[in-house]
Amino acid sequence: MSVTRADGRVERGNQTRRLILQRAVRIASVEGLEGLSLGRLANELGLSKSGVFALFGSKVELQLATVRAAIKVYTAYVVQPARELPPGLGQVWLLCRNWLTYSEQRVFPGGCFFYSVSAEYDAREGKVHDTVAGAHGNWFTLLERTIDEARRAGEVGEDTDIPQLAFEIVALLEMANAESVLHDNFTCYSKAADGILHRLRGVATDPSLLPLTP
Amino acid sequence: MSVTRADGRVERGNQTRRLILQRAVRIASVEGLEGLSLGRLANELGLSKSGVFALFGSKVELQLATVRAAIKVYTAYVVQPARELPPGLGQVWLLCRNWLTYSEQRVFPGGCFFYSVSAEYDAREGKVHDTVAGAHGNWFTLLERTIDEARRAGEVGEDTDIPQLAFEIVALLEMANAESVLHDNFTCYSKAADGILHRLRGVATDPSLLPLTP
DNA sequence: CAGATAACCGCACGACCGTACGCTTACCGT
DNA sequence: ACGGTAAGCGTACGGTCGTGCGGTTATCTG
Repeated sequence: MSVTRADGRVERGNQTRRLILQRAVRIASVEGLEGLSLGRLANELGLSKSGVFALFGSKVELQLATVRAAIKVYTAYVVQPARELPPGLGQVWLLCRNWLTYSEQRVFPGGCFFYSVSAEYDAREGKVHDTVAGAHGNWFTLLERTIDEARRAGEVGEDTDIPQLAFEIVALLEMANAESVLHDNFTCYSKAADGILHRLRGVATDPSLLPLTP
Repeated sequence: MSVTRADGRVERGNQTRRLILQRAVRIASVEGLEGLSLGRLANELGLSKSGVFALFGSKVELQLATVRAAIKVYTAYVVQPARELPPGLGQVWLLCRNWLTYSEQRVFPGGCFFYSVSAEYDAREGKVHDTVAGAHGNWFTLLERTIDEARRAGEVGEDTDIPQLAFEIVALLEMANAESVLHDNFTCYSKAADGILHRLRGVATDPSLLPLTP
């Protein structure tokens, strides 16, 4: 019965796991979670296949850990920076801008990680589907809550249909990602930004709270 | 040097190819074009793996044929019925309604075939990517042309930004598909229809051309 | 110090993958 | 009627997959 101290062994394991997951999220954003393979990961990182396997216990656990790792990256790039703003339309808009930048800058080489793996697992069953669907739902909920806080701050009309607005915003965000990755065409990001700004101005109590151009 | 007549052998081959592709598009809409395998297809249809292979020549050719088969289905369900209407906002709206129905009725069990395989191949290179991207581009172009014809018919404002409008419509369509498949929740179809109708009313010279409710 | 524990490796397994080749069978054009 | 051709099967190949097991090494616990 002792405090779990910094363990050289365990810590080394965690570091290797991080190294593997760093590569795994990049692979999965391009080739999907099914495109991951223990052998490939081991080869590319100079490890043994059995070593990689042992660190995660099974292929499914590796996939789940990969999704969790991607959530952390997503949170750090998109969600966290927006927390530093007070509730309001500015916060909503920053969330959207962060998302577009996160996609456009290819934080993951295949564009948004969750766009890729959601489409891959949407019609399947099992823990991977559930985890991916949960992450997607959490993002949606966060956006709705942020809009609702802007409403309570008086910057969004009281009669606004928030689920509808969130639906349309996410649609534009994901469409920009999809188009840009599929056709290597980055003009869609300003299309999405234009569309979102237009929608936000439509519900703003004071449209001057929003920038004139994306 | 003769007219290619109805050939019993060739015709039998075509029929088997159709049988295989019918199954292939269903599998691919759920598990992706990489989820297709010659052995699985052969097993499920009571054929031999080498027979299936011979009918297509290679895995990639099977995948390309699968995409072409899906295009035919898509055209028959979404595009063709709208051709029977004259150019105008009604035609644009019917195209959208057909798309939503095609997704909602699960013409393909995994929802829209092209949503699945576009996300799967968007960040890859090769003939499959090019074919998928081409199909997606054709759909986009068709929608833009249909809107432009409505504009020339005087039903859409002259100053309408058609690429922007098409972008937003497709975003809403695909978002409805994505949400409904991922979360088994069909309320998103009316969200998409609402959003599209709202956009169309915004550009219509005579909003009464459009229905009040989806 | 002794013993447990975890990282990591090498090796082997059964299954499935795409592809190749040769075979039989049935239909085709001439 | 005959030679060519395509459908479709059986078998085999080399490769990769996820997983299991035993062993070595380094670290932590008591």
